[in-house]
Amino acid sequence: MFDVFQLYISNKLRLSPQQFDKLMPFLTPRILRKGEMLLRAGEKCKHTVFVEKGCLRSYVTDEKGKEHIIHFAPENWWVADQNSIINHEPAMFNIEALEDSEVLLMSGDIACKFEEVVPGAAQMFAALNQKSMFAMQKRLVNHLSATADERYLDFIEVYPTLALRLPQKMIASYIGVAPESLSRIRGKISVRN
Amino acid sequence: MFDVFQLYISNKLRLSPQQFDKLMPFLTPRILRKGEMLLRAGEKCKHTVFVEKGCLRSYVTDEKGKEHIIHFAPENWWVADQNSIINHEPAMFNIEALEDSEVLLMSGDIACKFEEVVPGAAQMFAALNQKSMFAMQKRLVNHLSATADERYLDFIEVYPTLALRLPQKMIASYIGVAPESLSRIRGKISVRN
DNA sequence: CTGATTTCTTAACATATATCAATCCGGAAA
DNA sequence: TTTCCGGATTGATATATGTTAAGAAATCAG
Repeated sequence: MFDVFQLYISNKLRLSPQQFDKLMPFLTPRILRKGEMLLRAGEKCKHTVFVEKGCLRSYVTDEKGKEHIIHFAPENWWVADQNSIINHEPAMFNIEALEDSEVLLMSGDIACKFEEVVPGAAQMFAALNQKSMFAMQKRLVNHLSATADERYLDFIEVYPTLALRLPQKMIASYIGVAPESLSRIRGKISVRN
Repeated sequence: MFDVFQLYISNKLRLSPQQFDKLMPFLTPRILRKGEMLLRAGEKCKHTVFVEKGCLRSYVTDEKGKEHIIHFAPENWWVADQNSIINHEPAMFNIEALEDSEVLLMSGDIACKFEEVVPGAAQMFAALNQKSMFAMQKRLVNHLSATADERYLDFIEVYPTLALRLPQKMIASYIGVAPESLSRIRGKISVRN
């Protein structure tokens, strides 16, 4: 059940199986059906989620009722509304399973909890945040500077596997265009080849 | 010379003047003239910068030659290309003084350095990153969901003082519209009042 | 103060993308 | 199989914003 996570975290932190066992108490496995919601905006986010199998998305719904995808979280990704967890504020995001999925739930400030059991864990989480920040910056720049075509090509270059397994409308929502526009973009591109 | 920073950091970390003195060796003051560059994309970013006076911006230049502002850094803000510092990669950003400014430069991984002298410092930097991440997420959502008008109104609401002191073209670059468009938007808004 | 840059405004026009609407397609359920 | 339904495509049209260009206003240097 924890195979994927054990492999992931043991690599990152160079843990022995014995050390990994000490983390087990923090982990609650959960199975999600496609379409199931793990968090709704406005609720308090209680868990940091690690995805072992399947794929989730976090997204917001704006005042006009449109959904905008913040992250996709396939295998080996983390997803949560960190601000909600840390500052005990209502969540800004929704989190939903896009496929039947298997996840691990961890409560509270896991960077601290892990650190107590495995020194160096806090630093790993800091590095993760750092990477995530960098990715976010690049995404913002991408939005500020690239056309819809370019954003789509970028997406399939950066996430080739996701591009195949996700519905197009999800990708459209991620790159910030209407599904109809993405369809046209794809048409244009395939003609060129 | 270090007044502003001392006030800032002593509050955040609850430092005595004696403890603050231990941080002094890490600080290099520097005066910047308006227009002066502190970092160019492609170089290695060597310093984390704290702004005591004035205002800087970090920005990227895209392939089409357009500039896109990532952050404004007025008094009491930090600015750097963190990815470049931590991973020793070439910087993605440029950093430039928008006004005559006074800054403090700090080399290397200051979260670690500070932590050695003042326990709890690393956590403060982690919290800063966290906040910065949250702000970035909101900005991305803003871009995905709001029109140019709304983004401008948002900006003057969130940064009322910056809105007054910065040239409009800088604000236009930050919210991601052409300067001409921002001018029109402002016209439209002022007619309404 | 004066001339020279730079920034801001305004207008006409171009373009990318959204919106609305009508199929079309493919897989899930009966 | 047949039915049904969400997703994808395609076309016609609307709209926001960019682009280009010119002049007005403000700022800066000598």
